[in-house]
Amino acid sequence: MMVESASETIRTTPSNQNGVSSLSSQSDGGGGREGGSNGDTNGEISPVDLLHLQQQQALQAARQFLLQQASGLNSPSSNEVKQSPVQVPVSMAMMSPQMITPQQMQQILSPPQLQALLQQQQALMLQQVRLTHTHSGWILSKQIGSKQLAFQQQLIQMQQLQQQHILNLQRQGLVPLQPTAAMQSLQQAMCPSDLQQLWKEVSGVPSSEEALKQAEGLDLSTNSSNSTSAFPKAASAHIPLHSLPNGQSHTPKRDRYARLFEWISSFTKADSGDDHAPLYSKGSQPPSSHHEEHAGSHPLYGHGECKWPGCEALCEDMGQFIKHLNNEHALDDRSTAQCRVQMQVVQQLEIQLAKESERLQAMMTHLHMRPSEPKPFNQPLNLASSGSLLKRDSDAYPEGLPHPPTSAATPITPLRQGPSVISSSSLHTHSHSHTHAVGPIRRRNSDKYCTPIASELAQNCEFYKNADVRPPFTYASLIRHAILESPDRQLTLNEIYNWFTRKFAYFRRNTATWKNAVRHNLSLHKCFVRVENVKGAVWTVDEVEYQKRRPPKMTGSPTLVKNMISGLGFGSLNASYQAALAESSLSLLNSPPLVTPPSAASLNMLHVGHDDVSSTVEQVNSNGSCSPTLSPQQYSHPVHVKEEPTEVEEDSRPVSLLAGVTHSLPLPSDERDLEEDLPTEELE
DNA sequence: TGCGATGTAAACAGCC
DNA sequence: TGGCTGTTTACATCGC
Repeated sequence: MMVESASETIRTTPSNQNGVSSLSSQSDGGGGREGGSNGDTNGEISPVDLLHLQQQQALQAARQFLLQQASGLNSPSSNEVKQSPVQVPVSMAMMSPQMITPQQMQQILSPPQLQALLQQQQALMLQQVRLTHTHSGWILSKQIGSKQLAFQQQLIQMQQLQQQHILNLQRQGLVPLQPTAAMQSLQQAMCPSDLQQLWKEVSGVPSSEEALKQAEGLDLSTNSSNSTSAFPKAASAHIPLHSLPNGQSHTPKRDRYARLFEWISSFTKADSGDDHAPLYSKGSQPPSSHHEEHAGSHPLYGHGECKWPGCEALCEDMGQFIKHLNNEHALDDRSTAQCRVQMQVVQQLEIQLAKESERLQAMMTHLHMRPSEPKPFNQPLNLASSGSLLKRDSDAYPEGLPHPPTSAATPITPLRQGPSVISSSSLHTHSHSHTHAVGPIRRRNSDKYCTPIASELAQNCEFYKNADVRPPFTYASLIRHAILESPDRQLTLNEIYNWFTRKFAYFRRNTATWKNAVRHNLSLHKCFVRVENVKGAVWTVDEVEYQKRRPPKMTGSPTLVKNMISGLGFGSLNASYQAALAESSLSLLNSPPLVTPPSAASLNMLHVGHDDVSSTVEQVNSNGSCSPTLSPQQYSHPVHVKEEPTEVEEDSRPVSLLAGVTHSLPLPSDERDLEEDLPTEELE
């Protein structure tokens, strides 16, 4: 909904956001009209100017609301907004007030925003009216009538637009066709007639409706009935006739206030399910009650000011604030009306929040995430897995793309998760975007022990091709995979480059960096063997050397081994892979009496997969003839050009130890499956 | 805390 | 001469 991020906002000068004059000057900037309602004392303010003023105020309120939305729901209080420089979304700030028609405003603002806009307009108007009362003779009563007219016109127009917007949403199925009782009540509560009354009582200025009608020919009652026709009037007729809990005696008018307030309270309780009234932190006492207000803090009091909407009265201490609260915000029409408006704003925000939450849920569901799964935030990171190329989460997903539906993320998660599931902790870590731009962030384990790079790439091939997402594999794994994927199991450096760029959108940028890393890895790791042939120099993979890379420390501790196994998350393996495993000689590992020396193939298997399971897959495939991949021996080219000849000590890993581990771990069947992929060469 | 693995950056040399 | 290729070193970060 937000059109601009906070970083894209511009910061207006304080003089530019503080009220009418600056707005007028803003609006006049293009037209060159000077003076006007610039706050100068020369000249009267015409109704046209006032109407113009209202439009500017609406725009300003919209800007402020958008700003508040951009900065989260805990928006600052109105006075804070006034005191701090206002950050205005660029797109909004660039718009001259005259450029925004009500229809455009409707398009820009969502119904809750429109509602909040209404409230802010009211607050602004309240301040203005107070200003007119304190600055005697500044505005004549006739001008007040004009302003009132403009205000009413705009409120009516805004409300009509909002209702149209709601109806449009209803037609599009975006909001329920049947508004909730709360919404009906709110709509009813904000009908123009109520707003008229609200204006009358809030401003304390007698309504000059007749004069308004004379001047503008506006029949507010007609507008009222039209504008509210979509929502049946019911609320006012259903205000419960209860007395206040404190047994206060009321004049008839006072009684009406009490009933209204009672209705508000009951509405809030019924609708939100909460047991606290909106204006009181704990109790539900009406404003006249003091019992709660000496608790030292008050939600309506902060920074020495009254936080009542539209009120910025300075109160030195809590006592003074309590006095102010009881005097200025006692139970009357104005307070109840403001309460209603505030309630409406909260309600709309809650609705908006619910919608956004639902959208988030749908997005995460679509991305195979589990947003609702409770999980402590300090769980081991499972997305940016070990040895991955992820510098950091934010860097891994620079365009705000979702986490890839990688199965590589899941295996090391202690909680068993299904395939292609990204836990909420992943999201959490994703939200931990670091500010600095360099520095690798790696998570061990996934790449070395759990990441089936072949199946991962097979499953999410299109994802990595199109999304600018860094693959969760090491350069070494990717290089190896690229080489093994080639028909001849050998690639030139340029072909490796091409494979990277072809397979991963991420590697289509920052070429110097990752190419350097590729070269670095090729040179660094003994498993990559440079072979001179007719094509020039090609790179091959010495699988034995590759698998000799440091495996996990799993010596001795069955608990550790079991944890590792349980963390592998076998669900990340696809069905074909599991089937291949089941059919492969690795099934020997599942045989309890594994005491006989494994075959050569089995031995090879035992060295497989500490870096990624793809090697296992490929070797399994080689045995299971699922794909024309080669055994490690076949991978290992006999031509070792590197200066340091690989000391391929014939693998003398004691298989009995593996058997011992197997025996010592009465694993569930699915976890026994996992064990097949475990590196076993250092189980001693 | 130390160590190994990994990523990044950079310098350098050789070759085309 | 510039770019590519390959090697090496240094440093930072992470997980164990």
